[in-house]
Amino acid sequence: MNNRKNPTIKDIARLANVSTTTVSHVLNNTRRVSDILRDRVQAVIRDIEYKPNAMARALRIHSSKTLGLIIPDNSNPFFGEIALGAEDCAYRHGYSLFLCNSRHDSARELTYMSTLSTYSVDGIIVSAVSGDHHQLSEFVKTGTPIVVVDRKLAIPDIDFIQSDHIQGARDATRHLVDLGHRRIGIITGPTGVRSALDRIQGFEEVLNEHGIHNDPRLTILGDFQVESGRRAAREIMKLPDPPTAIFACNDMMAIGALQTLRTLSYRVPEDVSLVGFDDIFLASLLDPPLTTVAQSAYTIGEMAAARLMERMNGSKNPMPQEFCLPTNLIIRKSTQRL
Amino acid sequence: MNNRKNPTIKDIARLANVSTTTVSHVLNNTRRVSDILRDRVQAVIRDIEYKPNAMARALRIHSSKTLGLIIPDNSNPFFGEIALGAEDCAYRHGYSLFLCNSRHDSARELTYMSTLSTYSVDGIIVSAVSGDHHQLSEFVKTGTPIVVVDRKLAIPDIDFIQSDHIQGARDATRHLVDLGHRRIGIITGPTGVRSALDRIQGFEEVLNEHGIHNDPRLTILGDFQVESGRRAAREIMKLPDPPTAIFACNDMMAIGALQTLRTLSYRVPEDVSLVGFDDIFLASLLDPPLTTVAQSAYTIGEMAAARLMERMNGSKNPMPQEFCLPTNLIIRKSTQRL
DNA sequence: GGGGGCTAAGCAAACGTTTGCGGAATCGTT
DNA sequence: AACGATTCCGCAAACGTTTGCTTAGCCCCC
Repeated sequence: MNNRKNPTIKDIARLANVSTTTVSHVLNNTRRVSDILRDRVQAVIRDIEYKPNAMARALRIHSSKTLGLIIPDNSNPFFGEIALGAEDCAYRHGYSLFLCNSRHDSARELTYMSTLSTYSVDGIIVSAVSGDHHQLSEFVKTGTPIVVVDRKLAIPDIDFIQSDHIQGARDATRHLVDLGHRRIGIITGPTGVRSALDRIQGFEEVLNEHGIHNDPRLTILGDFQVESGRRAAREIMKLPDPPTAIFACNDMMAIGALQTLRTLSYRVPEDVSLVGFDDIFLASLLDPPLTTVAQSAYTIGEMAAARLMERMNGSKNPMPQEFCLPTNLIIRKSTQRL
Repeated sequence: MNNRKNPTIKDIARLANVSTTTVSHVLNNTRRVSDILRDRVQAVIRDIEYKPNAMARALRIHSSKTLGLIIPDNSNPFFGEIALGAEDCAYRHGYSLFLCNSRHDSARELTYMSTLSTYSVDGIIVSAVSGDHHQLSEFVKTGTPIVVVDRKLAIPDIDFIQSDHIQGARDATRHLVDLGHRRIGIITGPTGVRSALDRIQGFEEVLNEHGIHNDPRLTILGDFQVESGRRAAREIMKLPDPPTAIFACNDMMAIGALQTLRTLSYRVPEDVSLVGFDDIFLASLLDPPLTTVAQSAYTIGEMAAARLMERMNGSKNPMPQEFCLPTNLIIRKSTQRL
């Protein structure tokens, strides 16, 4: 194994017969250097295939050109998209991204926060599972920019980005109402998750606005998993007067509901209309293709990273904000006029 | 903003009234230090919430405790799983992971290789899009361990991990044969992709072994996308004597095929059996649930990271190897006896 | 009592950059 | 001719660790 060490700035200096100072300055062009020397230096750099040492640089200037991304699980399509968006944006700005999956384990999450601070990342994007804000507060104290996505934390003065769940749920519900449905069931997400609650709220708002009675027997508690969708649909269709439409608070549960509806020989959308939330990849591939409200996880990730750039580069340090990204109702074939 | 700087090893030394040497040694316990001093030091460390500076450490010891992962796109479930597996393993070993999406862009891929070397990562996992091996060769010359996954490269002496595509395709095909099918269509992946070719090979092997005529009109070229599955199915069922079973070389195309089969009012599996490849998440959610051969992308990622650990920690530097992970035929409802 | 062996701990250099400070040369102005 | 202004560049000190080398003290044994 040819274990030669990488050439350093000193090697360049020696070969080009200049000082390391000059080399550094032509590398970052941070001050004028005569054409003569600049050319000499650049020639050498090309010759020996010089690669700067990011560690040394980071050590010196207290900035590593890296970002940390803490999410529960990148194999979840939603978070995968966020990761993709964040990474794209980071790449465009010359930053690299640490991928940290907390696996819904708050201990692991904390470990990662600590690790990231160890690597002195320049910014952090986090969708936190834990309610422990101590570590995060530490970060904001050290001045490291943070933006939290999707899962709001009770930390004051921190950037937050999420989809407009309320509006999305409103759109979905209004769509059903516009189609003439009056008896509409809802399969909710887990209580305690903010976004889940928001979706319920949007749903109820529209019902109220149209003076539609919100029959409590028509709201079934789910947990965002397929199985709960199956169970909920079974439960809800067992009612003496079952709904003519169902709003599943995410696509996973919509899929589950779709499956039991079919086994119960209800046709979708002829007998009951079904609308989901998220527009996950397979929504369009179902039979029938699912009407759903799309949220752009990619954009969330991208905006989060962009926001970090803003806070880092911009000398101005703007007030922390909350961003609410618009959702997009996508009408496919799982809903129809009553 | 309380922009206090992080405490350093020197601060600890001062407060505990010892040398930085001692502090360093109790931190890494790399040599004996008396209980007295050790306690003093540890007390101070706890007190001031010391976080070591990974950059400085990396600079000094030429090892950053980081890994690089270069994949085309982490939002592709297959690569997402690889990322998850790799990250899990890295985490267990105290390593952090740089997520690098090449987005199928070989220039971006090269940029990332360069960047990673800049960060002096201790190892690299790569599923390369480009055929340019120069950069990678550079790495192996510097002694940085590399393992390539899924997409084999023409670099000698390099670790390589993939699923046993041939065996998987054999299993799928044999399953169909065992069910009595003799006229079996295949929707292939893109030519030029090794794994796609392997799957075709496995398919043909089994056909030959059973003396089944391999009618060239029954193999349709696809590109691993849903749409090509639709098109291929349309094409193949248009034949005067259409197949009784179809092997789609991945699940995406199987889904497409399923859709057109349905619109052409062929029932699956009564009229035609269908088997896919990959066992992506939604395979089990389709109607009917798809028989498919599962490959464990998670395991690939995990093994890759584990292999890196092995090469890094183990003083022994074993010969580069090729690993072939077993696949797993998952029989669901999309296939039945002829 | 002198010296060998052992333990515990510190000094200071090194890792590869960036950058404040200052020096030398050149130029322009009076 | 003198002198300030300007341009170009180098010296060396940081940044926060790790670690080879050294030293101080102590015990033990001949």
